[in-house]
This record gives sequence, structure tokens and C-alpha cells, in this order.
Amino acid sequence: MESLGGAGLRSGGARSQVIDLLAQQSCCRSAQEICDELRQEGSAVGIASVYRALEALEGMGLVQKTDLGEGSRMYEPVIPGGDHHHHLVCESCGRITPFEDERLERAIHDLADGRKHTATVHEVVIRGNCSSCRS
Amino acid sequence: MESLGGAGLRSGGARSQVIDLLAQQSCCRSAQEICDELRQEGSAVGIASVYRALEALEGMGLVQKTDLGEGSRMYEPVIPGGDHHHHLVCESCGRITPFEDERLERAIHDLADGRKHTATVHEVVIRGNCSSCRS
DNA sequence: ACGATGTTGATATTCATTATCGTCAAGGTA
DNA sequence: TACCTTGACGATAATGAATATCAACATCGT
Repeated sequence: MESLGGAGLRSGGARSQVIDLLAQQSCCRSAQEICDELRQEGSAVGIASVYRALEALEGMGLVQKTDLGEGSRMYEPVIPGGDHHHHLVCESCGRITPFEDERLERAIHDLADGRKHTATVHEVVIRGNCSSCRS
Repeated sequence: MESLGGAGLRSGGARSQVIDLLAQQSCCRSAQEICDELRQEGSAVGIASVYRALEALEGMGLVQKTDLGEGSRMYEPVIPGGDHHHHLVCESCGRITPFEDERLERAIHDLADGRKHTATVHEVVIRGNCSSCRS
């Protein structure tokens, strides 16, 4: 929250609500889902403010935008030094399963280094069928 | 081309033109780009036919849809047994650089296996700054 | 209190994608 | 050949996510 002030931004109602909601989520949410959930809690946030907040947070590296190919983009919090995951998407039931893999992370970083390309963010999406859908 | 007939589809003009164009491309193109390029060559393809062709090809596993976060989705041919690459996206100049990495592929497949999740397709996008933009 | 500046929600707008529709070409049958 | 069924075609309308606009409102420094 202090980082907002540092970037010359104030924390109006809508923005802080989006931050609070995202902080409680472990995995991704779409802008519409975030807006709906906040409205169900009684606040009158507009969808525009949600997009604005997400854009600002993304610029600060606190939120990562991901596209899982299901029509709308998904947003999830980036916990500095904390868990960093990617997604398995089931093509049959649509379920999204997060996963973490140290070996994959190392491969990606080494690769970017070798190409002299900085890797601010990266995303990995694996599509297929989950174990329950295959049985 | 024969695979079209096998799937109960005929190869009308538009579809084969999309196939021909994609076969010549090594990296990704948006639907609009494909449509524009075909029109510049003199054919009167409609954008709807391009989407239809891409959808059919994707269903057959001959085309992979990718979202690089630049507004529109990108499509690229899948060459069976041939080169299989992912993308580095420069956040500064927007350039898209394809890359191939065997170690990354192995990590992804082992990971999916361990989770009993089939991996029909997967995509990796690395965002950062390319070497020319950093200097 | 007051003005400058940033934020808000509603809404209009843009733009990629999908659905619809009438037309047309290809194949099959007699 | 003539006819008919089926599927593909291009144009365009419709959908829906994301962005831009705008007037009203907060917040902060003075």
C-alpha cells in the first residue's frame, strides 16, 4: 500500500478494494469477476476502476496479467519472494490448476540470459486433460 | 491437404489460401494480418473465412493459437515433428523473437506427467527487453 | 476555506471475434 | 444433363472485453 504513495498515487476507495480482494486470492481472476465480487460485498465499484487499478498495479509489478485463452484476461497478485506459479488448463472441464516448478523456472531464466533478453515476467500455460477428465 | 478431406471437409478457396499462407510463415500472424496479406495478393477472402479456417485447422492440431497480450491473438502453423518454438516479447519495441529450448520442453513434459495431466499444447511467453533495446 | 490535482462510476466507444444470412460451387444421383 | 443436397463463401450484424471520456467528488497542501 505504501508503494502507491511512493509512485505518486493516492489510494482511493476503488483501488484499495481491488488490492484487498486480490491479496486474498491465490490464483487468477478476471476483471469482471473482481468487479462482481466487490459489488456483492456491497461496494459500488465501476468496471472501469477495476481495469484502472489493475493497470496501475501491473505497472508496479504487483499484478500479473495472463491470458488463458478463455475469452478474457486473468489477473493475479505477484507476491514478491513468495509463491510463483503457472497454470494447467483442462480442455475438457475448463478447470485451472496452478503449479510451481523450480526446474522450469531455472530453464526459463538461463534461456533468457543466454539470449541477452531480460525476463521481467514470463508465463507458461499447459493445455490438456486433467486426471479426473481422463478417467 | 488430404487431412481436410479425411475430416469430412472440402477445401474451398479461402481455406486452402489460408493454409498456403500459413505454411510459408515461420512465426505467428494475427487473423487480420493473414486476411490483409491474402487480399494484397488479389484474393477476396473475408475475415470470417479466415477465422473459420483457423478454427478448423486448430481443431486438427495443425495450427496453434497464442496470445502474446498485444490485443489480438496470433496463429502459427504446427509442423509435426518439426520446429517447435515459443516467444520472447520485447516490452519496449514490441518485437517478437521465437526460440527453441530442449531443456524447457523436457521440464514441461515431465511436469505434466507428474501431475497426470496430458499436455496437448503448451505455450511459454517471456516478456522483457531485448538486447538492442537495452543498449 | 480554497484551489489544484487525482480518483471515481457511468457510459460511450473501439475493436477483435463470433454468429447469421443469402449466395454459390462441388458432388452425387438418376 | 438436370436436379438436389451439402457445405463453403463473403459481407455484415451482433457480441463482448477493454479503453476513453466526462462530470462529480476526494484528498492534499497552502
